[in-house]
Amino acid sequence: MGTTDPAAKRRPGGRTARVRAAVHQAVTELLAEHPPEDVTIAAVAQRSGVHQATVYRRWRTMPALVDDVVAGVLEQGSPVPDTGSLRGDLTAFAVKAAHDLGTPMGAVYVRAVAYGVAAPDVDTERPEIRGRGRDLQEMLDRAARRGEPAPELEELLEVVLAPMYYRVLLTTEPPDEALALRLVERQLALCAR
Amino acid sequence: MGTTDPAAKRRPGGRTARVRAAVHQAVTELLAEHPPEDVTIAAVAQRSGVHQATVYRRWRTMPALVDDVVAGVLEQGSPVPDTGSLRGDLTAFAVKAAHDLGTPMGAVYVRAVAYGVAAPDVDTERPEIRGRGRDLQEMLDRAARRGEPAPELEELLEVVLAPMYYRVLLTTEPPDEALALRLVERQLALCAR
DNA sequence: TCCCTAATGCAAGAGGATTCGCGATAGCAT
DNA sequence: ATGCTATCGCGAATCCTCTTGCATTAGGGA
Repeated sequence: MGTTDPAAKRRPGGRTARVRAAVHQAVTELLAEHPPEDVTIAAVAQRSGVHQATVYRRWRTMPALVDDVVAGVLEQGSPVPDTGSLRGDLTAFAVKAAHDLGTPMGAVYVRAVAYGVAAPDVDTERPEIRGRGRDLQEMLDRAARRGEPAPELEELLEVVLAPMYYRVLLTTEPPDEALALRLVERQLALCAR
Repeated sequence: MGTTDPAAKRRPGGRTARVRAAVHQAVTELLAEHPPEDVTIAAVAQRSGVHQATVYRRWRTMPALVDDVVAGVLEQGSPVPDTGSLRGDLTAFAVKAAHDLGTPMGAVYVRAVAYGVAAPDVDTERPEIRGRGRDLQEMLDRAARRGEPAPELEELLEVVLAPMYYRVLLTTEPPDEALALRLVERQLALCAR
């Protein structure tokens, strides 16, 4: 047999991939143009040219679809910076994150994910996000190998990332570079103690 | 004329108040028993004994209804802790906040607020956050008057509150007392530098 | 107490959302 | 090249959410 897994008779290539790409692009465009509650499966189907039934069959619900789109975006992954110092890495990472989240599109994604967390049929594991977590852990490990005092991953998420999400989700003020720099300094102060 | 406002020919008393109370109680009970997505207007109507059409007419949508319920809860107000020390105040506040946000009702409310930032349907005033901000500022002022090193309000929001919201909105793990205590210690370490 | 009308109950129904069956298309292994 | 079958397109059927018109009930001021 050619395949190592006889149970997996899937066809991820060719047309299936094109359908997925078309649907993803439609979701992205629609989310940029309309409030999330207006982005319905019917609208996605019409915009993408893919039949409604197909969308329902493959993704089941809108939150699950958005989750898949986010996963697709994260698959391409922005490489975690490697500047040679923890301060440099953190700064690059935080500034980019603030910029991405400050984008209307980024806000929509975060809101969509937050909405999806409440939905029962979404895969809450999200290996892509965990993968991102692994990348960050990698960054911290590099710092530790250099002998720099480095925080735990959980602390980094709480100190640097959480306030950005807080701004996006609960205020009208988007995160900016000034916030990113302030959060990084706070984090460095914490692990330098 | 007896009424000071001739345009307001409302009837907030008697039956209307009973209906509102019944619906509010039904929402609270259902949110405690079922995941939020199962708490539909139809279920609320059935549980409360109030007709569906009435619920639709008065509240229009489920988020708006939840918003009204929480507004009712917050009208009763929660007292500001005053233990005599910043650590005591922060601990009391953070533990209570973690507990409240860990509640299904609290989580749903936070989601409703996050949703309401972009939704035209819900009242975007959010007096509860402003109220809470005033309470916290009061707490910090007391600490400053005692001569204790106290953080800025913004820092407190970012360091203590943001990670709790992060957990509620973006993870499946609710905030708990352990998290609250850890965040308070972190905040105290930061303003003791 | 009496009257006006806001608020509710009731039921029919419009408009979407979701599913299902079946034939057609196109990966992909041989 | 060829056959198997996963996947898709299509349209109809079904289910459900939400709205609307009308009759009835009950606040609350005179």
